[in-house]
Parts: sequence; C-alpha cells; structure tokens
Amino acid sequence: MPRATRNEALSDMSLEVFRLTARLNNVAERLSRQAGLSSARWQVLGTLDNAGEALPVAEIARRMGLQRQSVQRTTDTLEEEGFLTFAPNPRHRRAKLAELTSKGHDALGRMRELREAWADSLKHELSLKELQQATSTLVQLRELLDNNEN
Amino acid sequence: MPRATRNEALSDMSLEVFRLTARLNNVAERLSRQAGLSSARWQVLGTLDNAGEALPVAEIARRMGLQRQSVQRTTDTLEEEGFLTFAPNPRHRRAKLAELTSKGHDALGRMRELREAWADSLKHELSLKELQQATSTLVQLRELLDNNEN
DNA sequence: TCATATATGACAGGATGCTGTCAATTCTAC
DNA sequence: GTAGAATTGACAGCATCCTGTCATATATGA
Repeated sequence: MPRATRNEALSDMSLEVFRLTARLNNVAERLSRQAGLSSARWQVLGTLDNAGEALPVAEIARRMGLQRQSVQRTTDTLEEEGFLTFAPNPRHRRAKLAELTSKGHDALGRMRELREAWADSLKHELSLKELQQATSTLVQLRELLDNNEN
Repeated sequence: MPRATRNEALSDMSLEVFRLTARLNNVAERLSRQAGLSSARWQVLGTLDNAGEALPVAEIARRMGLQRQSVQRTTDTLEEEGFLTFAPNPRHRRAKLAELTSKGHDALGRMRELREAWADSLKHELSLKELQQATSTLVQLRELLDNNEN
C-alpha cells in the first residue's frame, strides 16, 4: 500500500472520528439530561457499574482513557449529587472507593431505557458485522496509540 | 439481527469512538504545538485550505460539524495571531470571509510535514481497506444522526 | 413593498477535557 | 529498614466544546 495513501486514509478517519464524536456527544447529553445526568457523568457511572465493584477515581480514569483530574471533578460532582459515595479503601488510605448509591443505580436503569428507545428509533442500514468491524478497527488504532506513545 | 445485539454494537462503537477521540486529540495537540497551533486551530485552518476559497465562520462550522460559536472564538484567535484575515463579503455585510494569510499557509505546510512524519512512524497492521471501511461506517452513522435529528 | 423567518456575528456563562504542582500514601530496590 | 520512585487526590488555570440571548443582515412570501 502506498505510504501517502495509507496516511491519507488515517487522516480521513481521524477527521471523521472527530465529527462523529460531536454528534454522539449531543445525543448522550440529550438522553442523560432526562435522568439528571450529563454525557460525562453517565460514562463515569456506567464505568463503575460495568466494573461490578467499587473503584478509586484513578482506576475509573484509566478505564475511560481520560486523565485522572478530569474524572476527579466529575466524580466529585456525582458524589455531591448523591449518585455515588466514597467508601474507605483497605488497601490505600487516600484512594477511597467510589460506589453507586441506589440513586445512581436508578439513574443508570433509566439511562438503559432511554438508550434502548433511542437505538430502536434509529432506523439504519448498518449491519451488525459492519458495526463490529468498524469498532475492531477503532480498537486496533487506539491500542496502537496507547502502546507506541506516538 | 436481534434488536438488543444491534443496540449493544452501537453502544460499544460509541464508547470506542470517545476513547479514540481522546488519543487522537492528544496527538493532534502535540503535533500542532510545534507549528504554533492547537488541534482546534489546525482543524479550522485545514478546513479553510481544503475549501480552496475564503469562507464565513458559519460555513466553516458547518463543514466541521461544530457550533458556530465554538468556531467563532477559534477563528478570532487565529486572526489575532495572524494565521488568517477577514475580507469583506460582497454577498453579506456581516459575514466576512476568512482567508489564510501566508503565515497560515506556512503553518499548514509545516503541519503536513509533521503529520506525514508521525504517520510514517506509526508501524501498524491496519490495511487501507480496513481503514476505509471503518471510515465509511462512521460516515454512515454520522449522516444518519444528522438527518434524523436523533 | 413590507412583515416575518432565517442566518450571522457578538457576547456571556457553563461543562468538561487538558496540564502543572503539591502533599500524602504506597511500592520498590537496595 | 530505608531512600527514592510511583501513585493518588486536591487545587488551580487554560482550551474548547456547548447553550442561550441579542442585534444586524439577508431571504422569503403575502
């Protein structure tokens, strides 16, 4: 494959990722607002729920691929609003463990309904295979960027 | 295709798009800093260059898929720093036309070199076909979101 | 023509990403 | 065991996205 062509394809994909991100964020903001959340807060709660256990902030950040300090603020807000609480961490005195409250679980349940309704309303021609293949390519690129520190 | 499976694939892809965006933005910030730009400013200049003609701010925003006001501030900064200028628009008194200065062209030239060097250093196994197929899927989803106002 | 709708830029404020720095805590190597 | 490295949270500041509102300019339709 010609070098220039490959580079151009990479560049094109990057620009499209940026464009799509804006749209997806808009959708996430609109849906999550109906549950008293935002896109960022939803993702933090989702990460916690997905983990199946209480996690320190730094660990949530790693799983989301964001900086510690970005997640810190979001998590603090979520605690203030009662969506999660901090429990003592027997393995680290400072790194308290964030865990969902019942209010947090309720909000996530509501988000699941909203997300399903939204996805169902999206009449699209994209096949499961297409979606999975595209996702796989995105994952490969992300892992490459993570490992090479490029 | 089962509804739940399709929805899950959509959700998985969305989360991966968010993760990849963070990495791509990091790369773009690091590269563009070397040319006195930022990721956002680079994209604005690139959009102007790609258009091949002077454009009002609102038109740049449409092409980038961002809100007018977001691009406005970036463009104002670029003008202050001399990367572009505003020329009168014979077709609209308020909507002045942004066009690259020679400093803007120089910066973009430098960015092209930096981008090529970066892409060349990225030893990856991603085929041209994979990249293009993934991009095509992303485009389809974005257009769907644009048209359905979902 | 003229009233209304639409498009544009200006300005302001909020949310959330980043970076940098510091102290507290834990881990690692000797 | 102890010194230095790494991790973590706290705090602060900046960039850039968003939204909302306003006045101005243009386009549309009766």
